[in-house]
Amino acid sequence: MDVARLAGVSIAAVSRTFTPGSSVSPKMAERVRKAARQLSYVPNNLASSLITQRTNIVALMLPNFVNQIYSALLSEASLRLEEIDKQLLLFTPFNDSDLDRTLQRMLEYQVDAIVIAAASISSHMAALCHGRDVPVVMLGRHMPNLPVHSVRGNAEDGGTKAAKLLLSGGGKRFGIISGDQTYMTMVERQQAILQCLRVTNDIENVAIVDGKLTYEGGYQAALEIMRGEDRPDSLFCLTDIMALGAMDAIRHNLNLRIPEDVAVIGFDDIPEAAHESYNLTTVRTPVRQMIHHMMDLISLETPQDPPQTILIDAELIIRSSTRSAHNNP
Amino acid sequence: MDVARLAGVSIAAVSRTFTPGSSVSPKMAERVRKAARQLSYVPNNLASSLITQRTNIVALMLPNFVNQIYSALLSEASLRLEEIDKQLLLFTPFNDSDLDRTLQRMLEYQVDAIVIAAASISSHMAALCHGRDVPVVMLGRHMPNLPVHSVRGNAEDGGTKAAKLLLSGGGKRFGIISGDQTYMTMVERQQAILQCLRVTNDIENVAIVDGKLTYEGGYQAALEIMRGEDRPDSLFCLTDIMALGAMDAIRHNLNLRIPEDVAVIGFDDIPEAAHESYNLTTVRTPVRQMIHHMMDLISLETPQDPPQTILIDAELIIRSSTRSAHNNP
DNA sequence: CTGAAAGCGCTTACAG
DNA sequence: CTGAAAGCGCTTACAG
Repeated sequence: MDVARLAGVSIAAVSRTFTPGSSVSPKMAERVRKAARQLSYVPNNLASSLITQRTNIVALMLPNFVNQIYSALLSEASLRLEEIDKQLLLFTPFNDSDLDRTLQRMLEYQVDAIVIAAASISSHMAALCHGRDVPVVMLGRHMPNLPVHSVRGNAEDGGTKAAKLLLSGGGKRFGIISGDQTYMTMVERQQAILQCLRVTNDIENVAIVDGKLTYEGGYQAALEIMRGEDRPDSLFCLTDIMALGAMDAIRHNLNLRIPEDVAVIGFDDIPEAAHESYNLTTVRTPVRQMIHHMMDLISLETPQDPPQTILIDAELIIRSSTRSAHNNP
Repeated sequence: MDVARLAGVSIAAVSRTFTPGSSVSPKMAERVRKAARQLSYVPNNLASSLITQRTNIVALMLPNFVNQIYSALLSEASLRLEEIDKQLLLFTPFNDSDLDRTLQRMLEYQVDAIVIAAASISSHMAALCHGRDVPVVMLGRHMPNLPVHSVRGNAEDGGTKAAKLLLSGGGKRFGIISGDQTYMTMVERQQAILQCLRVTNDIENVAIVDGKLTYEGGYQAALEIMRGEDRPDSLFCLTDIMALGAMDAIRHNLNLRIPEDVAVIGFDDIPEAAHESYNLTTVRTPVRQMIHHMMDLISLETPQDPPQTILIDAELIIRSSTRSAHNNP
């Protein structure tokens, strides 16, 4: 290598100079650094990774960016990883059939760990990753019996808390704007809500409409639900982004009041939920804590340990889109 | 390599099997594939990149995620790159002093190209990248005299169009909620607005308050501006996220009407701007087109070509937060 | 502390 | 079409 020649030392010496903790005399290190500066030398990570078996790259799979909650997860992960000089390699597969191919490509890049948000993993790929000692962390989804870690908010707890709140606010007629039922989180939130409603009241039918996990979808779903007969006085939106659409439809299109005419609760606590125009009561998705646990899991010294499942308690963020117990309509 | 041994062929043969376009007999390819399947073989990108000098990785530097516009840029870039089987390696430096170190790390990963959103690059690093044939494209910022490409919306044009709109809406007293003046985009937008106001009217003082580029900052800045004497009837917000905060402050804290009491215009056209609660008139940041050009620039066959500067015309998105010419207050 | 040498897992002329 | 060999830019025992 040119630097070694210019400095008149061995190749090993320049390698040691750029490897913290190696034994080099200050004199030699100085000589090497000077030569490196002259040649604008930049170490080649690929070559070193080939030997050390570490790339300091973590692969992250995200389904999309339309829901702010994914940006939040990405942002927090990126910040925390940057602190320990690791980088995020981003993958956004178009559809579920791409999943295996995407995972395969992650492995080709020799990433140190794989983080999967809101998607699944085949047992075949899970085994492959496990066999290669690449830890896999699922965010917001549990894959029982697979050798992958899992970190998520307790959707059941969240659904229950949401239902209890609307019930205590005097809710009698309920609607749910739901999302893609292939996401376990959606199913769990909905099940918990329904179960809680059934136990407490004897409710025969709850209007459930798919909100497509978007603002626009939430808007349309709210229109449909609220125009039906037996108009709900309480509306669950399985994600905040749909709740924002629903609130806008309720207020600006249907000219109803929130929470007087209808209480609205969401899930996630995206930044917009706190905007004064919405002031949405919601069940927070614990992004900070999830990423905190993710960080621990990907840096486990013993990757072959049994997979861990971490469940984080739901936190209710009460704002003004719901009624409190003592001011029922 | 194990696969070669199991298949009873040379190492070169398995390499060829996994390199599209190589000359391998179907028979041999089949034998190799079978062995690979048995061993769950995954090609090592690092090793091949070491030779081919291509990693298919593009580095992206983002300042933060609090402004949705960066998520939009990231999302669009990720999608477009995924289509051609390239990946995004993410870097979010904490502060400007990290910039050089961050760029250095990008080069260590041997990325094929570097994309920098809303940050700067030192002439030293620009020269280094150029010397190594790594194209650099700046998003939303122009670095004259440096060997880097630049793609941005025409901030001057945007500022002018915004000013003309508020002027034609009958604006007499103006306020500006500005942002970090180290971002050229902010400076350019503001200059264009001021210049246009000065030329058209003879306006002595325009209230200018820093909105910190956040919702909360915009909220506070609006309070300050609107409570001052000679309350503006027209408010420019240099980014949409600040405009949302300003609108909430104006409506819910000050109980004023938009646009009757005060017209509000933003910049960027983030998704929230279209929400019915806001319906914010804004100058769009042409994310799609910017990324489109970025894609062209990073895949130029001749990276040593003179740097290109692409300026995209501003597009006014007129919604209901501004007054039109024929219904002045 | 330092250097020569082997080797990480591939690709690519070069012969055949 | 196929294989042997050199080499990409590093790290890491192993001697000294």
